[in-house]
Amino acid sequence: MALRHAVLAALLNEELSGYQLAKAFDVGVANFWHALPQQLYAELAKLEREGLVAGREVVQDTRPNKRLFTVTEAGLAELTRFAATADKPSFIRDDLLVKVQAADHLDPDELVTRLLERAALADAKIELFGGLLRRMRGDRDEEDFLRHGDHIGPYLTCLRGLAFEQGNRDWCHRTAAVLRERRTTDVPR
Amino acid sequence: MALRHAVLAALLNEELSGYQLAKAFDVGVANFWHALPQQLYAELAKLEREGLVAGREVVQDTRPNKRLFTVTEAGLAELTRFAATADKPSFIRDDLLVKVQAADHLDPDELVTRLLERAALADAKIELFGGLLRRMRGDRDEEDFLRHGDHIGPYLTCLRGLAFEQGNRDWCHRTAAVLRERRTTDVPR
DNA sequence: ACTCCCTACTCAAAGATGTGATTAGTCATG
DNA sequence: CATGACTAATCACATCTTTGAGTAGGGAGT
Repeated sequence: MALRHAVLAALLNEELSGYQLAKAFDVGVANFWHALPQQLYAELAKLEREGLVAGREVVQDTRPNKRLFTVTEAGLAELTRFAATADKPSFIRDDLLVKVQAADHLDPDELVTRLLERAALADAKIELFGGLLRRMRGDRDEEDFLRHGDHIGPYLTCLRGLAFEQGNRDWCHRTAAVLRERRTTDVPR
Repeated sequence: MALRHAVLAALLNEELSGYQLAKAFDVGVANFWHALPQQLYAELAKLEREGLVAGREVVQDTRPNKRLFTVTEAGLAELTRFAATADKPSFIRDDLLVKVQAADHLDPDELVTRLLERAALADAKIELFGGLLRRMRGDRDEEDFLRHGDHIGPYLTCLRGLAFEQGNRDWCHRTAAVLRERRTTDVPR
């Protein structure tokens, strides 16, 4: 039951449509949660029924009309209540790690391919997040922004996303290197 | 449909009962996937029906009998097939990050409490993983083990788990420090 | 003129995951 | 000798998440 809170948190600083929200939750702009459009539309409808968000129709002549959502008082109260609860530890859950876990029984070349694919993906995200951070802090440096700026929440979560992807990238390269090493120096099975 | 592969990967190097598997998947010994006992029993039953694992009854007089499972040829083949597929990118999905995303609208003290709780949890895992790694590599150093040792799969995934938890801990401390700073130096809302 | 992609949203269904409880015997601790 | 903790497994249910498709108009490119 945390998707609802993720949606509320995402809507706090900007008024968004379901579609825009879906974009944000898709690529990874939301480095703290991930969800597909269908879930978001459904969740928004539920939140609206419960009065935690309020939607307003925006008529557009050039594009289909859309509904923009904002968090209500009740929504903020719900988030506050949520913030006071203990949270369950977070786990990594990753196809790629499953494959590496079985590395001793699989084709190393195949794995190295996967690892490099993933490393490239991580690189792309690193650049993306770097850009986002720069945009958020404007011309200030990080220390200054974090001490005196507004909307530091998204900045802080983005920092975690960045570190995560750097961790991913480093580990992928390291692991690929290990597997390549063994392929060349070890006797074949 | 990756839980099945996680189970297969976990069973590759050791014969385990459902219960032992559940332990491994619980605390985080499995740093690559997480699942509850019910899921694992159900998945083991399915895998057995499909012939990807084989179970054998072990009669115990002092404890309830148990069934130990091993991966079959067909199971390994399935894993091999899986390894050749592209994997979806992994996302962080974390209650705590949701809360921090909303930091600008929540009580900083509450958040700092959560962050320190999480940091403590991360520390515990770091120690746990450190111990596991030491046990796995025995008296060799890491370079040597990774180049010539057996069962490096679990070692490599554990390294990722370790780095992940270190990232968690560092980010928690950093974020808590930022929030504390602002509380003391900034004007209240 | 045609096709493709973008905005904006919806429906249905399958599969994965989480919550909570239950059975039942053994072991250690106070 | 009672209480709680551990091994071993299972059941029912609720919710979350993913897969896949479909509607509908507008703009951009070939």
